[in-house]
Order: sequence, then structure tokens, then C-alpha cells
Amino acid sequence: MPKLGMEPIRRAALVKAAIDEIGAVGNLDVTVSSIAKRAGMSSALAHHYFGGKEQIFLAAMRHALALYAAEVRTALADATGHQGRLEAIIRAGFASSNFRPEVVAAWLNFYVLAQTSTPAHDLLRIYQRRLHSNLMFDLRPLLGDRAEAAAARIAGLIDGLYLRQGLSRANTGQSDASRQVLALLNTELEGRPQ
Amino acid sequence: MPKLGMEPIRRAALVKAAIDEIGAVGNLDVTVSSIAKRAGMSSALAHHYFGGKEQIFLAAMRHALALYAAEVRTALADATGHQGRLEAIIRAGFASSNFRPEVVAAWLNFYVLAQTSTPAHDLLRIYQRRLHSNLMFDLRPLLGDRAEAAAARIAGLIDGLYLRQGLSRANTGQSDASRQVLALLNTELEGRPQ
Amino acid sequence: MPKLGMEPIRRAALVKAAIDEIGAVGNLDVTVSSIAKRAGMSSALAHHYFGGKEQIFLAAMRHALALYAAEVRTALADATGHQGRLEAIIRAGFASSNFRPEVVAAWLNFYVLAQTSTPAHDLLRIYQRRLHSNLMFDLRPLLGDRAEAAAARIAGLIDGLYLRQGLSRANTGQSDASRQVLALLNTELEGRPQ
Amino acid sequence: MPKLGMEPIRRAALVKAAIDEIGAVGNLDVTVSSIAKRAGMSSALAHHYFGGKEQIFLAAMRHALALYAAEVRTALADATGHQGRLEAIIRAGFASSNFRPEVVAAWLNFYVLAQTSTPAHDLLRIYQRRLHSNLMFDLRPLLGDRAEAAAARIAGLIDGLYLRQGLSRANTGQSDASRQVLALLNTELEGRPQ
DNA sequence: AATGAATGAGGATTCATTCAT
DNA sequence: GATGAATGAATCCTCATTCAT
Repeated sequence: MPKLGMEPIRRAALVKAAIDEIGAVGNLDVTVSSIAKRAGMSSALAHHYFGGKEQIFLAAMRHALALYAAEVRTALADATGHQGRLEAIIRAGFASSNFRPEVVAAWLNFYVLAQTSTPAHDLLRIYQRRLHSNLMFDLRPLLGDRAEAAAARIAGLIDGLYLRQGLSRANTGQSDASRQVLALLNTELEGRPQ
Repeated sequence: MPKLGMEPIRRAALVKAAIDEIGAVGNLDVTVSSIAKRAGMSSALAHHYFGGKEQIFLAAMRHALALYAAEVRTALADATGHQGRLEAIIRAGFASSNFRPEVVAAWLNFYVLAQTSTPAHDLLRIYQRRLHSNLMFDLRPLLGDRAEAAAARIAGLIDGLYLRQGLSRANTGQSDASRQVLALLNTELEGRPQ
Repeated sequence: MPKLGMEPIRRAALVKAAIDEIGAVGNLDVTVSSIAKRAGMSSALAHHYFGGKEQIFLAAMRHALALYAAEVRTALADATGHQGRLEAIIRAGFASSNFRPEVVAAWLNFYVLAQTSTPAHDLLRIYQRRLHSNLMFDLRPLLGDRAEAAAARIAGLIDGLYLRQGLSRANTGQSDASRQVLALLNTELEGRPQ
Repeated sequence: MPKLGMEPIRRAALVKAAIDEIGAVGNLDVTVSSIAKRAGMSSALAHHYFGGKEQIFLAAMRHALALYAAEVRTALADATGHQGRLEAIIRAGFASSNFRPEVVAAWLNFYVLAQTSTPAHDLLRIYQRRLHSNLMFDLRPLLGDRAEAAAARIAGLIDGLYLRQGLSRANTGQSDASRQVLALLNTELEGRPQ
């Protein structure tokens, strides 16, 4: 029973299904059919709305990116002070919505996709730059010239712990990962880690 | 005219070709044929020696792992003192043989493979544990209880910078990445980063 | 706001679009969607008016046929004498409206369609019979028993030059083709070609 | 039971099957699978040997062209005198091997293919040029300046009768078509048709 | 009158894998 | 030891067609 205005609904369903399917399978060898089935429609409709497999992937990346951005924005809204804001940024990265196993797996695969696909590459760059500038905004006032290197370390550690999280199927890592980056932040700001 | 004792030569050629091909293509969607062609033989022969595609991948992982292990071993042989050894370990990780673009790309893809393949997963675990115990061996005497967390941060940062290196096609990152981890080590050991 | 009496307008637009699209693409692998888009409507509406793809093709054939018939009728109205009428028939066949590249391409494809589709086959037969009887009407008084064969040769040459015109994308052929058939007519009527 | 040296056999079988299949279906909407099945192999093997559908078509064209060329060569070997050679050329064109319904249908479709595919276009041009130069070789000594136009008419009539033959599924046309072109030749050479 | 929504069916192409030689 | 031959299975994508609105 076709209804009008289905496009945004279908697209959203496909994007969600794509992330879930990638998470479930563990790599990008997911078929358009499996994504479409998961989203409750025919593969032809998925093609109709997205034009092709890669575009579904890109939309999924954009979605994950938007989710992350929203998480950061919300966290920053409640944070005060440079350090408070930095902690908020770090915690947002490991917020449960971004740290669900499917999402972590999807992110890892987006890194792989970015090696082949220029748009995917650009999208990932946007994420990296956003994280970098977010960190710099609050690190520079505190660290001056040392801010740049500190930001690189913090961002690198975030990504690294994400990557490692992909390996350990345990969900235990969330708070732990967050704690490690916060500890690094602390060291960068105050010196000796506690 | 077939020669005797070709097996190790063929296997080595295939393993090398697999890493190169994965690096060139940027993902695991490489065909057995393309690997075999790169190694100068028919795909049937590749199957004959390895039994299947996944086993070629696993052998390639083992090879990369062995390369890394050798690099560390060599570096440690020349190092003295706990800090010297730790620096050697870090530098070894970013040694040029491990940091060539193809190899970085291959590693990233091995992380993906590890999500699906148990043997690949186990192999990656071995790498992680080895790195961890290498770090702990020299960190514990220096940091005591804080060693565990410091090792996690250092290992995480190494992986994260590797991951990020995959994105920036520039080769500039090598010394930079190394320097960042050494800086982290310094902070962990002495307090405030310089 | 839908309007009344749209049917003939829509149908005409679709028929024209079909010929143009076939001409542009060069074969019958044109989609109903592309025809409909060219005609400024949805593919669903095209189906509504014609019932299916083949019927659109058949209507397009009928249209091309009608165009040709009209061209001949007009030409004959101004012609006098048997030879004058024969020349008019020949010239009409190569009149610019029938010799536009799209139209030539469409005709060629209709010949192909006629191999599969009985209605298309019948339509093409109608054209052939009409041409034949037109030629015979004026050839018989002049040639008697030899008229039949002469008509077959003239009709055959017309079709052959049409076919060859499809190949040479140059538009130069129009007058040339016409001249060749007129020369043949002359030979048939008077003997030695000039 | 795979054997060595199958390639030429398989390729020949596929080329023959392609022509037959195109002839049977009546258009180029033949599937690689159907061609392969007709040739007694899997569609994958057809792709292996030809690389793709269009290349199968092109090989089929080349084959038909070669068949025609061989027919002409044979006929010319036995012919004497300019007129005798011209008659031989014409008869060869309508020889039964070239005039089998499947072959005629295939030719027609190659004309369509030539509108899209440059290699097909070039191949057809080769046929046309060869026919033209064959005709000119013997017409020029006989007709001088009038040879060019005569050749165009004869070639055009051959193609036209071929085209028309595609329509009438009767096999009766062969000798008839041949006779018509011979009559045209006669007229061109001697004047008035008999 | 008109269209967006939806799908089933089909086809080209790729590839890992097997087998006979 | 080595390979050409061969295929089944899978996947992306396209498209004619139908239907509810």
C-alpha cells in the first residue's frame, strides 16, 4: 500500500539497516539485498532511492558522522570551562550510541572504504578535522604551542581505542576506553598521569 | 619443467603478492587470480599451495606479524635500559618496513578480517598481547601499578596513529607518528609533556 | 490540476518522444521511463495511455508511416504525368522529414522489431505494399510486363539507400540518395543511365 | 573433462551460436547465457573467452564478414571477364550461406549495432568498402565515369533486397533477389533492362 | 488525470574453486 | 609441479509494470 512521502522514511530505514548489516557481517561485503531486506523493502527500491551500493554506504557514513556530531554538541552544551569541555568531547566520542558494536564495526569499515572511495575519504577527513578543531579550541588556551601535539595524541588515542574495541567483542570497553583518554587529557594538562 | 623444492618460494611469493595487492587495491576485495598473477603463477597453483583465499590472507598476516616481531627483536638487541628499550619498541613499530603504505593498508584490512575470521582474530590478539607484554616488561619496573594503564594508552596510540596514517596518503607521517608516541611515553614516565 | 482532453496531446507527445529517443539511442533498448521523461510525464502515465512498451513502438511506427504517406500524398498532388508522379514518389521518400537521422534510425529499428512482433511486421508490409502499388500505378502504363520487376528494384534501392544512410552519420546523403533512385528510374524507363 | 587447446573450438562454437541465436530471436536481446547454452557451455566460460557480450557480437560480425569474403573470393576465382566477375560478386552476396534466414537477421541486427558501437560501425564500413572496390574494379573499365554511381546503385540494391528479405520469412527470395541485382547490372552495362 | 511507490524478474559479470592433463 | 578448462553461485543493477492515492 504505497503512500506518499515515503522517501525520507525509506532512506532512513536503509541507512540504519546498512549500519546494522555492516556491523552484523563485520565487513563491507554486505549485499544490497540484505540491507534492503533488513529495512523491509526490495533491493530494487533501495537502488531507486540511493542509486547504488556505494551511495548507501556514504549515506550511512554521513549518518554516523551526524550522530557523533550531535552527541558532541549535546555534551558541549552542558559543559563549562575548557577542561570540562574537553572531557565532554572525549566522553561524547565513547557515548553508548557511538560505541555500540555495530557502530564501531561500521566505523572501522568506513576507514577501509575511505581508502578506495574519495567521497568516503573526504567524509572521514571532515570527522578528523572537526575533532581536531574541537580539541584545539579548548586546548590552545590551556597549552599554547603544545596544544597541537596534544590534540594529535588525544585524537590518535581515541581512534586507536576505537579500533581495538572492534577486536574485543566485550562491551566492557566503553567506560574503560573513555577513562584512558581522560587520563591522557589529564596528563597533557597537568603533567604526570595519576 | 617443474622444479623441486618450489613450495617455500611459491608460498613466499604469494604472501608478498597478497600484501602488495591488498595495499594496492585498498581492501580485501582482491581476487586470488590477481594475487597469483602478481606472484607470477596461475590461480590454481595458489589454491594448490594454500587451499583457499582466506588461508592466503592468514599467511600474509602471519608474515606481517613476523616482520614486525623481527623488527622489534632487532631494535631491542641494541637498546639499553628500560626507557631505551621502550623507545626501541615504539620506533620499531613505525620502522619503514612496517610503515610502507601497502603494509599499513594491509594491517587495517587485517583488522577488518579479524571481525569475521577467528584465526585472523587470534593472530591479531597475539600481536596485541606481544606488544602489551613487551611494554609491560619495561614499564612495570618504572611505573609499578600505573604501568598497565600506561601500556594501554601507548598501544592504543600506536594503533590509532597507524589507522590515521592509512588515511593520509602522505608518507610524511612516519617520523611524526613515532615522535608522538615517544612524547606520550615521556609524559607517562616523567610527567608533563615537553 | 489535470485537464480534460489531454489524451491525444499526451499520446502525440509520447509518439514523438519515442521516435526521438530511439533515434538518439540508436536501438530499441530505450526505456519507457526515458521516453516518458522526454515527453514530460511519468512512465506510469505512458503505460496508462498505451498499455505497454510495444504499443508505444507500434504507435511510433504508425506515426512514421503516416508521415511518409502524407509526404507522398502531397507530392503526388503537385505531380503530373506518370514519370512526374514516379519522381514525386521517390523524392517524397527522401524528403527531409523522413530522412532526419532520428527517423532513419527509427525505421531501421522498426525493421528489427518486425522480426519479432507480428503487428510491427504487418505495419511494415503495409508500407511496402503501398509503395509497391504506388509505383505500379505509374510504371505499368509505361513498362507493361516489366513494371513488376522495375518496381521491385526501385523499392529495393530506396530501402537499401535508407539502410546505408543509417550508417553514414553525414547528412549529405539526402539529395544524393534521391538522385540515385531517380537515375535508376530513368534507366528503367528510358534505357541506359545517363 | 577439460582438454587443452579448447580456446579456438570454444570461440568458434560461440560465434556460430551467437549468429544462430540472434537469427532465432530476431534481435540483439539475446542473453549471453542463451548463446552459451546453445554452444554447449556455461555463460561464465563465454565471458572467459570473449570478455563480454559485445565482443561476442563483434566476433560474430567478423565471422559473417569473413564468410562473405570467402564466398566472393571463391566466386571470383572461377569468373572470367569484367561482366562475369561482376555477376560472380553479385551471386556470391546471395549465396545460400549468406542468405540463410539466421544470417540475414544477424546482418540486419549488426546494422543496428553499428549505430551504437564504433567497432561494429567500422566493421560494417569495411564490408561496404570492400564491396564497393570489388564492384569498381570491374565497373570502371566498362563504364568509366559512370562506374561510381552504378556501383552505388548496385550496392544499395543488394543491401535493400537483403533488408527486405529479412521481412519475408519465405526462403523463395534468394534466386529472385539475385536476379534483380543481375538485371540492374545488365541495365547499367547495356542500357535498357530486358 | 497523474504520479510516486513498489517489486519481480532477468541479465551481465565476477570469482573462488575444482579437475583433468 | 603447474595450468588451462570449466562452472555454480552470487551480486549489482535495470526495467516494465502495477497500484494506491
